[in-house]
Formats: sequence, structure tokens, C-alpha cells
Amino acid sequence: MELLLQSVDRAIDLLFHLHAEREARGVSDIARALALPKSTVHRLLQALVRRGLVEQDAGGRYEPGARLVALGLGAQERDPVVGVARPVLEEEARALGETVFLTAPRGSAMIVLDKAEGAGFLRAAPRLGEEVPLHATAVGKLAFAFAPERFPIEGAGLERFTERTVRERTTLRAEVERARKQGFAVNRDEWIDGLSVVAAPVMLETPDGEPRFVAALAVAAATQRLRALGPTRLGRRTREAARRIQARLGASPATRRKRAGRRSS
Amino acid sequence: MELLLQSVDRAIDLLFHLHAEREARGVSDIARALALPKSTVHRLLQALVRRGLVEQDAGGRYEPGARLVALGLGAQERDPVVGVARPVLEEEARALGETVFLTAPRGSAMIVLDKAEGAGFLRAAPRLGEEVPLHATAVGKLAFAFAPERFPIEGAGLERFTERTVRERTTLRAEVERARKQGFAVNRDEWIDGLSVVAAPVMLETPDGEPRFVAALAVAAATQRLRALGPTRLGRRTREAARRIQARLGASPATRRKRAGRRSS
DNA sequence: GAAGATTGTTCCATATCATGGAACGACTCC
DNA sequence: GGAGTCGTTCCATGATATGGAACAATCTTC
Repeated sequence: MELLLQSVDRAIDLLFHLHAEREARGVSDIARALALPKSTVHRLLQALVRRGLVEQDAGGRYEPGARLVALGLGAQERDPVVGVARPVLEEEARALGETVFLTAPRGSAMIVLDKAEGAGFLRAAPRLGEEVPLHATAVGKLAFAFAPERFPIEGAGLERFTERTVRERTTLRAEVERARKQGFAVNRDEWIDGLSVVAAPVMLETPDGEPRFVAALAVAAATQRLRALGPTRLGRRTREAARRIQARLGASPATRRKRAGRRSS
Repeated sequence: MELLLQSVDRAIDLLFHLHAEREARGVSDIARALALPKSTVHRLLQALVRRGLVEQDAGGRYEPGARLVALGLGAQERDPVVGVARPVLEEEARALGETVFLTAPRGSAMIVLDKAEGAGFLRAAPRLGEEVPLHATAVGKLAFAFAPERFPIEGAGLERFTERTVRERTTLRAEVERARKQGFAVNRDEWIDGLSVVAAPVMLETPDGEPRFVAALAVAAATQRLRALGPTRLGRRTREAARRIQARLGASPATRRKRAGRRSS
């Protein structure tokens, strides 16, 4: 794929760069980081500011703008699962005191669509929109198990993240098979040390009657905490919560349309 | 301000257009809507798809992409108020059963930063990132009252939205003055018929000791419901909730930094 | 099932438009 | 007060975006 629309590409680079930086940045700083001339960066920033995708703080430095929020959350709410899943996320997060999040397949990856954070001082705080690896997470194992045509194990990378990352394809296959049988998947320290996750699939009937893997509901906690809660018990609980989401999704399209047509303040 | 970076500008047009459309759209359709040649639209879409800001559905039609979610929510979470306010939003929404939302000044407007929706069938569902008018909303009156240098009443538009929209500057001034005295503002059917809102300001001490208007906490409900709850009682309650947010914000920067440094799953 | 309309995509000559070096004034820091 | 920043503006150059035309592939329609 060749370069095309260089300026647009650079503008997007710029947005992601500002997104990645924790603080607002100045023109020169950005120019250095992206290896572009100051004048070019300045011109790009002006174009983005004009449309509200970037804003200047009091000191004249640049940071992501408010209109970006509108675009991003619009894209999120567009997903039919997010709306019906949110109450379930909050319910479970409150009941467990741990972070509960929703992931969905996008392209050839799983991304975090929504979350409800737990109450603890030590809690998982996934970043929305972020991609998660497949072979080292609970939701990834579900993807392999319940959407094998879209996520073939053969094509999976096996990058090592921690000591416990599964790096043999046969072991992974066994893990995935167990997840398929149990209806939930577990990840203990396989991606990030100290972090464990239990996840269950949200399946939806397509018009032609086939069940399709549309999302995964996950509970994340410190590994010790997960052990205390009991992975199997938690797995079953999460499976039930995912079923509740399924049930809501299963409502007739007419009903769903009514719900969607809420008044906007 | 002249045109510059035409291609970037058009790309942004395209993003907003896709955002505004409820369904995924095809190339020709978009080209017609934006009055651009098909080839140009196609090229722009390719550039955006390449970076994940736009995605194609199964039918090859285009819709806002997942990376847009990451950018948007990143911009949202960057705001220091959002993080500390969320628990309060959820708490109040749960207690009242009505939608509670947080707005903040951006540029010369107030935008919706976060929300927790109520449980009712009829409930307010503000769109995140959306701008709200100033003269016809409770949060706008707060802006006039608590940040008059930034939001001068003299410069305010007085567009008519409903029969009850305040359209005389002197009346508006009186309303604003009352809001300043009471510490909360009320809007009854002034923007949208049937919708009433009570809002209270979130003030933060600047380093030089000046209190600054950083956000407004608002409770939205059907007008009859608001009347039943008692606007004054609700106003005081909202004022208290806003104070809780202030108290959390007032924590020392060191403490806040620690909290921000949560583990990421 | 053929004809016609509409779709998404590719190609390419044209000149528009983005590009980036240089110079600017306003800062801050020694 | 000089040397280093900073953000911004200007402008000649040609690289690059542009959009009309042609393409094959689907959808409609009769």
C-alpha cells in the first residue's frame, strides 16, 4: 500500500501523537518527535484546531480537542452491544468491586469497547479503544474458541509478555478448547504480571440462525484477588452476566428501536 | 481564515458526516452528500481506513472506526474532572433514577463531558461531546454566573427554542443572578419541551487562589418529574454533589497523581 | 434473462496545493 | 545583553492531490 494523501496521514499521526503524550505539547516539540518541519506541523495543527479536533491550552500548547470526544463516543455508541451491556457492566462491577469490561472483534483484533471500573485502590483500568493481544488474554482465547474462522489459532502471534505467557501452539489449543467447553476463559498473569481475567462470550443469532461471537464480557482483578473469588465460580457468574446481555440483545428489533429512540437533552 | 490543508479539511468533513449518519454509507452516497467527486471521496476513505479511523462493514460500506474511539475517550479521560466525577455521577443517577451529566467549558461553549443515564423509560440521553446552548440551559446560566469574563451575557445569542426560552437579556440577567446567589441553576422547558434540568457549578482553586469554574454537574428529568422531586431540594442536593467533586479535586496533586497511575490491563 | 442503471475502484494528465527552508518577533535563561 | 528557545508567517518550488473518464461488478427493472 503506497503513500497517498500524505497530509491526511500526517494529520492522523499528529492526533495519535498528542493522544499518546500525557501532557499538552508545543509545536517544536511535536516537530522533533515526528521528524517534520516546524512549519508543516504548525499548519497541520491549525487545520485541526480550526475543526476542534485539537485545542490549545492557556500556554498555547496543543492537546486533543473536544470534538474528538464527540466523534469517538459516537463511534462507540454506534455499537449495538455497548448500550445494552452498560447496565450489566456497572452491576457486576458494583457487586464484585472489580473492573468489568466489554471487548469486541474489530478487524483482526479484539478491542476494549466499554468498561466499569472497580472500587479498589488496585484495580484494572483498561484504556477504551485499545487493542488487546489474543494469545495472552481471556478474551483472546474466547475469540479463538467462538470465532475460529475469523481468528484462526494457526495465524496467531505468540509474543512473550510474562513468564506465564502461553507460547506453544498446542498448549494454546488446549486452553482454547477448555474455554469452548466451559463457556468462559481464564487468564492468569499471562499478559501482565499480577493481573488475572475471567471472560465469557456474548453470542448473537444472525438472521440465518447461526450464532455469532459479537463480544466478550470480562472481569479483571489482581491475581490473588481472583484466586480468592474462585475462578470457576467467577467464570460461571460472568457467563450468566453475558447471557443477560444476550437476552437483551435478543429482544425484537422493534423494541430495540424504541429504546434507542430516547429523547436527547 | 483562509482555506488550507484542503485534503485534511475534507477528511474531517468526512468523519463528521459519517458520525452524523446513523448507518454505514457507500462511496457514491457520501460523494453526493459532500458534493465531491467519487474518486476524491474514495481516496480519502482509503487513507482513513488505513489508519482505522473509518471501517468498512460486511457490505463494503463505510462507518466510523474503532481507533476513533481510542482517540475520543483518550481526550475525555485527559480531563482531570471526568475521572473524579464519574463515581458521583453514577451515585446520583442511581439514587435519583434520573440522568446525571457533567459539562465543561470548551472554547466559547459548554460541552457534555460525561454522563450516567437514569433508569426510566423516559430519560434524558445527552450525546457526549455535544455542545449545549448557553441561554437556554441550566449549565449555560452557571457559565454566565460563575465565569462572566469568559461567557459574557452581552455576547450571548438568544435563539428561540421553545415557548419558554428566555429571549430578553434583562430576564436572563436576573436568572443568572439568582443562580449565582443560590449556587444552582434551573431550566424548565427552555431548551427542549418537557425537559427540565437542575445544575450546580464545580469550582476549583487556581494556584493563585482564585476560584475557577471548571465544570457543571446537572440532573436532567422530564419536567413533571422534576416538579415532583422539588427543584429547590434537588438544587441543594446537586450543589452538595458538586461539592463532593470539588473536595476530591482539591486533593493534593501528589495524591491525584498516585490515583492516576493505576495499572492498565 | 437481457438491458440499463448504479455501484466501488483504478488510472492519469493537469495545475492546484502542500511543502519546508528561511526569516520574523517575542520569549526565557544564563 | 546575548544566545538560546519558542510560535508564527512568508514564499518560491515542485511534489502531490485532484477529478474526469473508463473500468468491471452488482443491482434493478422490465
